[in-house]
Amino acid sequence: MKIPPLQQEFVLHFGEMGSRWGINRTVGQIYALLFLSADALNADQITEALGISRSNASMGLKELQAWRLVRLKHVPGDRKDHFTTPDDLWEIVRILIEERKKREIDPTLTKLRALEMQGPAGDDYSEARISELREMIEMMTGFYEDMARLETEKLVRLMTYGSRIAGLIDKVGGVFPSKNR
Amino acid sequence: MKIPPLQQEFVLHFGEMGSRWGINRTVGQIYALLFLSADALNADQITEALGISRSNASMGLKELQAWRLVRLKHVPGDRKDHFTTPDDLWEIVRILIEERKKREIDPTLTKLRALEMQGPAGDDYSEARISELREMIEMMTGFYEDMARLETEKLVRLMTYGSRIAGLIDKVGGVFPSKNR
DNA sequence: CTGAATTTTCAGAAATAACTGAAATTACCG
DNA sequence: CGGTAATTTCAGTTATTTCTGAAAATTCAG
Repeated sequence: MKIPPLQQEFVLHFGEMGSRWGINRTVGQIYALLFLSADALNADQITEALGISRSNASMGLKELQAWRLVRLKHVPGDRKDHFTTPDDLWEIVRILIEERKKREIDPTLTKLRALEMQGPAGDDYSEARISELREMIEMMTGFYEDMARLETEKLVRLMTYGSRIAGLIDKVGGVFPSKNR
Repeated sequence: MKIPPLQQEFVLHFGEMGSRWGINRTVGQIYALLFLSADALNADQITEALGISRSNASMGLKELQAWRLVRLKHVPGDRKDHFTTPDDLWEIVRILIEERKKREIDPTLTKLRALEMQGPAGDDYSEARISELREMIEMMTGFYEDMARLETEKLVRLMTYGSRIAGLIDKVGGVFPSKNR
């Protein structure tokens, strides 16, 4: 499969960015290819389009499935596995954030809590910083979860409403009006 | 310098997480050490605390400075350079987001725009996906920028207010009331 | 069941990234 | 300035990650 210039360039870009995003080049390329593809592709098509080995494609697809960014789709009358990305971009973003949270944030949150449990350890400054960091992470992840709970339509409204939200908050609320969760 | 168990564990955790966060172990450890340290440390102290070479410390510090996560601080009467992290956690978060945006998002946004400029390229689906992706990224970065503009106190209020914001928006707004920016 | 098609696994090779010590450069005290 | 302390650079080494081809395992049509 020879892929057209537009896709080609997009795929190469995702490959290059891969290392910054914490995935490898191949994984980035596979994702990009599937992202732009209207219909599901099988592993051989991917292999050919990207010029990689079959086994590399297999491993990359496995990783993308572990990230829930790519899904298996069965094409009637074809014995091969076919792969796609979700159509809905919002869903993709949600998955991305959740998975990154799971891998990049949750372990640290757990560790911070454990360190706090260990009780006084002589150094007040360190302890205070650890607590402060944990609180910050909890606040931010809590906010994300609240936002993620909204329907897409409302979320869009809210995001495009931008900084004016602050004015809104001013009108309505005292300080920390929601500490009861 | 022998560092106490609490710090030790924190530092090792940041080292391990480093690879997931897109920095290397040493850089993660240096940052963690400075983050927990009430006063600025010089390169030799870091070298000794982490058991790394002087040159490695130098490179790590350089990278952290490039990220603006660590700053030089001159200690009167000491000729050595000393390093700290900002005290204000909110500032740290802002810097982190900005730098990640700069490295992980902006180049892609630029590329997507360039691809769109190249004009019709035969594949409607790909073009649509690229536009959609660009719009999504613009919306999310725009929202972040709006939030970042708020004073910390308001931001905290807003974040703890959580999903109730949605109700607020309902009362106030029509659809996309802010398309005029 | 059987066997061909397909996918996965994995040991070793290739590529990349991280780290070190020595040398070069820079900063600054007297 | 001269000289020493401090930092940075960089070539070579070590460690880690990625990729491949071959073999093993799985799937499924007949």
